[in-house]
Amino acid sequence: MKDERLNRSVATKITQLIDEGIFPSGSRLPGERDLAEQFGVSRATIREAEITLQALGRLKIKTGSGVYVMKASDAKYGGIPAASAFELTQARLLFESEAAALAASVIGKEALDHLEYLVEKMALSSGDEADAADREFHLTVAAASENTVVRYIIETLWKIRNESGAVKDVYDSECEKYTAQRGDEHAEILDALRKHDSAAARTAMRNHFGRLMEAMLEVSEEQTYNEMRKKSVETRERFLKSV
Amino acid sequence: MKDERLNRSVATKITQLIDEGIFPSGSRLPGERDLAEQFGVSRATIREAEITLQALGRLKIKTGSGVYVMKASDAKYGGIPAASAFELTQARLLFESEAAALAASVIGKEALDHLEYLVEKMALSSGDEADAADREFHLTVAAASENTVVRYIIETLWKIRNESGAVKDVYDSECEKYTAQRGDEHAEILDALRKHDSAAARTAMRNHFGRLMEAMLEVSEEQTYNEMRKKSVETRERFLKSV
DNA sequence: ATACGGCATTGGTCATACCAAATAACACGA
DNA sequence: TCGTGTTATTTGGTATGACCAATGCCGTAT
Repeated sequence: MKDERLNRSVATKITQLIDEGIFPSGSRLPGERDLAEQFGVSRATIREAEITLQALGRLKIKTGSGVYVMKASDAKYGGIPAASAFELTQARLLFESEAAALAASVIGKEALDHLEYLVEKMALSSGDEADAADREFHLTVAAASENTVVRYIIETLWKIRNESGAVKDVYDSECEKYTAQRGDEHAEILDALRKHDSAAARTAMRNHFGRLMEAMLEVSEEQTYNEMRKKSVETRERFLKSV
Repeated sequence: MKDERLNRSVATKITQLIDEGIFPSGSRLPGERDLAEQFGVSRATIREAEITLQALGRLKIKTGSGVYVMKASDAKYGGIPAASAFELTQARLLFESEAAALAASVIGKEALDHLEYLVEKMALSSGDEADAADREFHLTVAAASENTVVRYIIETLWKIRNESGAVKDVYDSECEKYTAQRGDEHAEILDALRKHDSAAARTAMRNHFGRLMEAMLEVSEEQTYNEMRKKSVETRERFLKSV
């Protein structure tokens, strides 16, 4: 540990204690005053260390209550916003459609061939492999726009998907079901790009995400239904218990 | 900004100053003692805010020297790519137009009032002040979309502008000349949003950036005059084809 | 012109005090 | 007995003020 600054070394020490299980995930660690005494440093230093770890997503500081070890599942990515699957899909619908429209006017043979290969690959594979091909398909379209910023933004959108555990789960469950349909939609997009038809490419991409959103809404309704059902069962049990 | 903890709100304020270009990338910001006085808080609070931003990769603290704004290229996830002013403007044209269209359907009175205030402010002020109002106008529209991801993307686009010296220069020189026109364009956008007319909002925003791109291309042509003129025309065709 | 050394600046740490939020403890009334 | 509202304690949040250590500037001496 060659951390010169004390607050740094304290931060790494606390990190070690967490990793070693001394401070279990979700548990509350000693108060700042206690820790200061144990580590033999001032309370200010302890605070700075804890604040660092909070910014890194390892700790959660609750005013008046204490500081807790962040559960791994809740880990948040620095700078990436907490987004729902709906929000992300809506944003992708808007932005990727425009990216596709832009790409249609300038896309070259090389990119088109690669997209064709990816569409085939998606049809023949499944699971993670198909997912990777899907991702590459969209990124290839974005790259074909020949606009660095556009490509960067689309990449960022994908990053948001992967960094958000909740969003990823929803997407995964959706993709499983509609594999065939997804293939058709990608083929449609590819066709429009081949014809250098911007309007058609935009429409095809919008349809692609539009259908995904509808599917998600259905699931949402299903979940709502299940929750209501569960709640009614609970109510019923409570009622029976009191009788 | 409803960060209840002071150190948090200070951190976000500093972040804003960085994003707005007041603390340029790579520059050194005032000493902790000065900042404490400026913000009207204690030095400890300033330290905690700076430590947070350091952990997030936005600042670099050097003992005995000062604290510096982290260059974007050193940022965590793949740095902002070298983008030209053309690319950025084109991306903004595509994406901000869609954001405006989305916002039109759900924008509320509060946001509309704020936008009106900003349009007036832009008309009455100039230079940095007008620039800040311009930025806030676009970010307010994005926020009005009520989609976290959309807002985040628009913010990212603005960040790219500030972190790319070349792009910033081009924009500044353009904005100087077309102050009046810019006001009209913003007013048009605001009108469309008031009527909750998505299509009109999209069109108004596209015109806004479309005119900006043409202005930039004109300057580009002037500058490169003879030989580069041909290339300029090609670029122009390529960028405007999709519009 | 260069190398050395002192000095001002700036971050790093400590100690103490007080405030506000969250929580635990307790006394009270239905 | 069971809430329930009040009080006391714990815990984080902020403010001061002091001193240390690294850095960088600048004037001096070689």
